[in-house]
Amino acid sequence: MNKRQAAAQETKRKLITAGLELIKEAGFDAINVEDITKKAGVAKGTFYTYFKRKEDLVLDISRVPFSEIADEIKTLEDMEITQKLTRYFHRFMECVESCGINVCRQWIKDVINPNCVPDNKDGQKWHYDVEMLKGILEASVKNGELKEDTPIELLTHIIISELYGMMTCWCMSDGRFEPLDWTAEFCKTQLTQIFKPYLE
Amino acid sequence: MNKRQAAAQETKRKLITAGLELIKEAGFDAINVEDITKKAGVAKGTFYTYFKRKEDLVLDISRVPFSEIADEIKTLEDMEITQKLTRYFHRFMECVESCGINVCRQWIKDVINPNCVPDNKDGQKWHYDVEMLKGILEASVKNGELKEDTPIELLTHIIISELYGMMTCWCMSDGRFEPLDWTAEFCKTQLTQIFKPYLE
Amino acid sequence: MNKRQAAAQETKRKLITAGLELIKEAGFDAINVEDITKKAGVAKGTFYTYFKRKEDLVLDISRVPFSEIADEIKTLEDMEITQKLTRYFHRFMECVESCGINVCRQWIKDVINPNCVPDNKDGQKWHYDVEMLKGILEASVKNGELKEDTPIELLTHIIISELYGMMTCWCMSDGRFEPLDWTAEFCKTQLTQIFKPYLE
Amino acid sequence: MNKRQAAAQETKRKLITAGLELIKEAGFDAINVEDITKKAGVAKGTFYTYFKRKEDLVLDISRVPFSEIADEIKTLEDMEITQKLTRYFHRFMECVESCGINVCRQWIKDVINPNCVPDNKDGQKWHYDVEMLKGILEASVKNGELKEDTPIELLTHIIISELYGMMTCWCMSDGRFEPLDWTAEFCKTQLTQIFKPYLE
DNA sequence: GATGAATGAGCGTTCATTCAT
DNA sequence: GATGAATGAACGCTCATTCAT
Repeated sequence: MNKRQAAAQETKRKLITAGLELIKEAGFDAINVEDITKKAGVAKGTFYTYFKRKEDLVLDISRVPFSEIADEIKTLEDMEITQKLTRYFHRFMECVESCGINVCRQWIKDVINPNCVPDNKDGQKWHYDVEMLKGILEASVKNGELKEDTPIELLTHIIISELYGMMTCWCMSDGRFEPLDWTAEFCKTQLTQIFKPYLE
Repeated sequence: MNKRQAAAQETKRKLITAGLELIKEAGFDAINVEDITKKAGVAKGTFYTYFKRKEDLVLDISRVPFSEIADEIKTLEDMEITQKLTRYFHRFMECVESCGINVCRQWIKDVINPNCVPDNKDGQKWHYDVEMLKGILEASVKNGELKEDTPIELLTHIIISELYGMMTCWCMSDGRFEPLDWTAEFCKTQLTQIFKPYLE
Repeated sequence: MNKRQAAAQETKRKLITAGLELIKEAGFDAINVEDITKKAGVAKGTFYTYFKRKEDLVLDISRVPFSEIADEIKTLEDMEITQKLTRYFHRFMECVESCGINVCRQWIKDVINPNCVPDNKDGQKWHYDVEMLKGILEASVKNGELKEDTPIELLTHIIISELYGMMTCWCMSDGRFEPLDWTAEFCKTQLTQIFKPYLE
Repeated sequence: MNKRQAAAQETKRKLITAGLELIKEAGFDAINVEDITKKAGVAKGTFYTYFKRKEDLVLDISRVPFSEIADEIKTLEDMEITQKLTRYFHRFMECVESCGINVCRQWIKDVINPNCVPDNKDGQKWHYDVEMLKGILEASVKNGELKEDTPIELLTHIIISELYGMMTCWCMSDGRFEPLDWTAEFCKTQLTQIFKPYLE
């Protein structure tokens, strides 16, 4: 990476940091692109060097922390699948909480409106979450822990839906209910039952 | 009711019908107040005789069908609570489906932003849902089916959260997953367990 | 006056009282016709039984108190003209103050925009003020105190302009400067000089 | 100043010129932002690059001509204070007249409603006028022409009030009375008297 | 005379996005 | 890659006034 690339990366990082802070405080709809660039100390137009649309920022906010979860889960090769997923749920909700309720609200708005942004299907957080979870399940099939005929697609959607249901409830309650507690409860009582039929 | 009142009621009905149809087709954000009034065949300003804000229409769309559910449940006095609730869940989701996915999206957007509209807390669909469900549970406490110390508030929120979680998933899947199937599954596997501790 | 006329007069009185109170509190632009009718306890449309335009209310607010001034001055036949006018200035400004700064603001807005309301020239407070003052001066010409060739029109305008200048200053200062003090000062130092050339 | 800055300045100038002409013809309330931008040959939104509110244009219309008065008065160091002020009054009213009666009406409307626009106190023409006049009086105190204990604040307000009173009268008369004549008369008969007590 | 539902013109303002420099 | 002036579409909402009842 040369100097210019490094500077560019730094500019993007500043935009994401500034955007995250502002959305946390005020919510996505309440801020505008200029607020973000001002806070980041760059010109308004610079935003569009790094993001095609204002909405795209929200996706990028989650990219780094959530990709770290995927990396971490990959290192847990020997752990059994329900434990892995319990770990995944916990880390996922930790990330959600640390990004803040207003960012979470925006993710939900994005996710309940598939196709609302043309050519952007692949750009939704949901898509990444699905792919990441699929990867985890597929690995378990590969290493023989789960049966070959495990309905990965279906299970993935059930689990992701549960996660987004929890996120919705968190937003609905305006942060009064603890998503981490709910998550732990769900993993303890439901996860084993869901996977029982597919364990080798 | 005299002639003028009847005409007024009819005007409001036309606005709700027109609004519902347009939201179903295009989504709440994609239409404007003038679209609605044009379709209803009244002047733009007439909308504001019946609704304080554009958003308020969405609440009113659900008022009639959902209040009918409440009425129906009240007639099922002798039915036991989990059966009553199974019926409630089914009818609730039927209503949600019949209102359409775009209306549902708007309800969710409203509900994940508590307090975003000042003085509107009582105006949210969620509030009505909570009150309705509380009424059902309280009736069961009164007729002795549920224990006196049943945590009604808590149970209400758990159940409503589940319903809204399902609604979120329905929107996320863009209508591909059947909410009525999920509902049935939930009632069969979870509802009895949730209420077991509080049955007399 | 029959019953119906009495009721009508009472309705108008209620509207004027309600309007005056609301304008005093919030200012003319900040209130609407419905605010007034609600406070008066009548229907919105009733306002237009008594006033052709919202603006006309402002004129009527001043009609009674200011006509009382004219009546009072007429009784002071033997008083000399500068004393009469000193009395008039004092009572005029007392009225202005008692109507409140927001009503005064509206009078000024009306008066600096002649012809802005079609066919309404005769409806402005200013017009009444001019006529009233002219009447006082003409009486003094008649009873021989002022010369026959006194430029009544000109003097009237000079005096009215001074009064409205004071009103403007009162509004500008947001009520901090005392119009009655200014008035007294003006009468003491200027009035005699202005009329000296025309005294018989 | 580079090319872009020059172009921006030119755009603002076009907006002010277009706005001034339109207000002169029709009055501030009778025109809208789009009228102004169309006449200036720019897009509607461009107006808001240079003015936070429609009202702010009115202030800017007066900024250049009135600041030139201040500059001119500063060059008259050796002139005595009443002469300086006579010059100031004359030039001030010349500016007022050249801006036109409709612009003047708007200044008065602004000035009789202090605090009606939040955080805009410093944005009113009146504020600038007060500051400018204060500067003139303070200079005269410094160079010893006026006594140290001259009540600058009070005198400033008296004089400004007189100016705005004249402006009000001009608008009231719909331009029939000559403000410059009145001004000359006032300076001749009153100004010396007002300042006599404070001359060294 | 009273009512209140219906009207519909009217507009300021925001802001995501573009693009010439 | 950075800038920031220019764009222009988009729209909710108010409210004075009318008029059939």
